[in-house]
Amino acid sequence: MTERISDAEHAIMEVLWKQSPLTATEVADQVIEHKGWSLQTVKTLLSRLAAKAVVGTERDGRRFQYSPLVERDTYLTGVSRNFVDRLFGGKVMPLVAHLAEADELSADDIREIEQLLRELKK
Amino acid sequence: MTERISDAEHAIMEVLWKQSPLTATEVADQVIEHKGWSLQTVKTLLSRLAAKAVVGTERDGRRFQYSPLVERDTYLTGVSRNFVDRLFGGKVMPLVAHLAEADELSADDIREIEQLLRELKK
DNA sequence: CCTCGATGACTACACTTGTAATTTCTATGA
DNA sequence: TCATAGAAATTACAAGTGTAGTCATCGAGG
Repeated sequence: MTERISDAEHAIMEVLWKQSPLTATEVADQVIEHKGWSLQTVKTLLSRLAAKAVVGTERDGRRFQYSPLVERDTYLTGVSRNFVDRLFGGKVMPLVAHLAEADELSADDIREIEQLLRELKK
Repeated sequence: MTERISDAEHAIMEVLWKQSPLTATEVADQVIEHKGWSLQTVKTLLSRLAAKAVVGTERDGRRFQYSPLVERDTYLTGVSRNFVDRLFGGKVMPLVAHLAEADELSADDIREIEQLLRELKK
């Protein structure tokens, strides 16, 4: 049962997964331009993540260094499975079929996926 | 911009997508066993969906007949794209790769997807 | 024709989320 | 040593969600 991470929190996590540990200000620098959030908002999100033990804090003088405690892969696996379960009865095929039919898959995408599947079978 | 449908609301929609129109009680019959909700909860969810114009209502004596106004396919396309965009940078391959690596894909799944992709290229 | 039970409408209420403002603490430089 | 700037902690607050309880109404059966 990985702790639930909201959309806004997820944006913070992406920054920390790319690089860590970081201070709140450093995280804010990375994220504010995309998101248009204030520093306070970033700090709130970091606190909430820390409260859920999804990021860890280490005191460093008068500030904190934040680091992810959950790996990106673990998180992605969880949400992906949840997504596929809820919307496609747990089967990946209908998802791929759906994306394909909705023209969300380019010819390149298809080639890439085929290549990947060939690799998997070995 | 399809209206946002929450998780609980989605469960209601699945029932209506399978069969419609249905009365609130009929929907509840289909969903209560899985979900353990009360009839009132189902009615609330139906009202909220109706308020968002995601389901339509037609008076039938002293009750309503509810029907989806949004197609399942349209909905799935929206949430799928959103999901893939947010978590996998809009690329489906990493999602498939991820599920595969996390052992969420069986050999059968892989064969099925390959078959599907072959079809698509024709 | 009147009552009762089913049904929709309205209300409730705590928790989460997005988005901060305000208050309190603390280390550091004058 | 003491003020102060920059952090953290606390508080805010509206919208959305999960999960109902309660109220009002209307139609069918006695």
